[in-house]
Amino acid sequence: MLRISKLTDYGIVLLAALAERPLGATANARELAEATHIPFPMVGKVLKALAQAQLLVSHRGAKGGYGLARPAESITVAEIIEALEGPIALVECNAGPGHCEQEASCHVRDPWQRIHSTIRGTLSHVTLRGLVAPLLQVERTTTREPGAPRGSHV
Amino acid sequence: MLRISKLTDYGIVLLAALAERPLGATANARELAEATHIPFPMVGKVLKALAQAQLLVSHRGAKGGYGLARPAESITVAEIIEALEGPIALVECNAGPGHCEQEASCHVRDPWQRIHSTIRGTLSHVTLRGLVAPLLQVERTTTREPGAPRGSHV
DNA sequence: ATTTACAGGACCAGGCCGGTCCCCTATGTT
DNA sequence: AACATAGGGGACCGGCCTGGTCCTGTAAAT
Repeated sequence: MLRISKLTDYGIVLLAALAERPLGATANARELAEATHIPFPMVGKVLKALAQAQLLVSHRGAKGGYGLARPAESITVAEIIEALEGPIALVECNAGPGHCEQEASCHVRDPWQRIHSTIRGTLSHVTLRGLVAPLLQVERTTTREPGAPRGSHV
Repeated sequence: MLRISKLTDYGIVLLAALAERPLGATANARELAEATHIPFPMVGKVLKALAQAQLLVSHRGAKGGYGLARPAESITVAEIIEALEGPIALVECNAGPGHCEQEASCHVRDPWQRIHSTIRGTLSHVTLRGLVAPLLQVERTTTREPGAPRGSHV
């Protein structure tokens, strides 16, 4: 069904929850679990991964917690997905050469690559800020088309 | 990794193989298996599913086989994906209401819906013909986005 | 020193995915 | 009519990945 994993889903919700708070604010795993209704152990797992990917900074010890490593407007959905489930690759071969032993005989490799970059482009133009402030919309990415966000490219 | 299933991957390759043949041509599962190097039993499985989804028409009996149900230019990648793995839904709630019990409290539902329709739009504008005739390209899709999508590393 | 809270694991059940096989039915061919 | 071919519709199975929990160690604040 072309799904992102639940881990990633959680990650986005958690990051969004952090992005909603005042600039530079931090929160610990427990608070975030309560705010988002995501089971606490899962929250820990996801936040750890996001910290490893340097999207979050962590503070250990009492009064510790997590904060965004960068402003919300510079964190993209593509980055979040890649942090939590590896490179975006609709088909194996999108992840790089040598993944498919039929590269030579495959006739649809190139078109896939284009589809792949289009989608990746879409995801890398949506920022955490854009997710959190739906009122601002995504103006910058759709400036040439003030109407509904139809993907009328192509 | 935001992957489509291998079944779907196979489906696209198989449909492309058929689309390369002269208009209205048919081919049986064995021929297609040889042409695409996909294991024969898998080919059967995939073609059956595509026929059920009415993307292919099948002819039973000796000299039977499969043919495209519609011209290649009217079959889209989105349709193929949906035929083989159900509705495209990056996150559960994209598939319709009632999938997530946190709909009310979720703050990122709407933005996801927009991302979802953008991606679905992309996939539904790429046709089988477009896959098979890479020389024609889809020029108009890339006119405003020169070069690789600037995103992040990896 | 004690408590808080992250780091880094291991661990586990369940489900889906990729793949194979079998029997039935429809259609040409002889 | 009989046979061969080829699709239809399943069942079936192993393995991996996903979703989820838990435990121990370590850093920081009081």
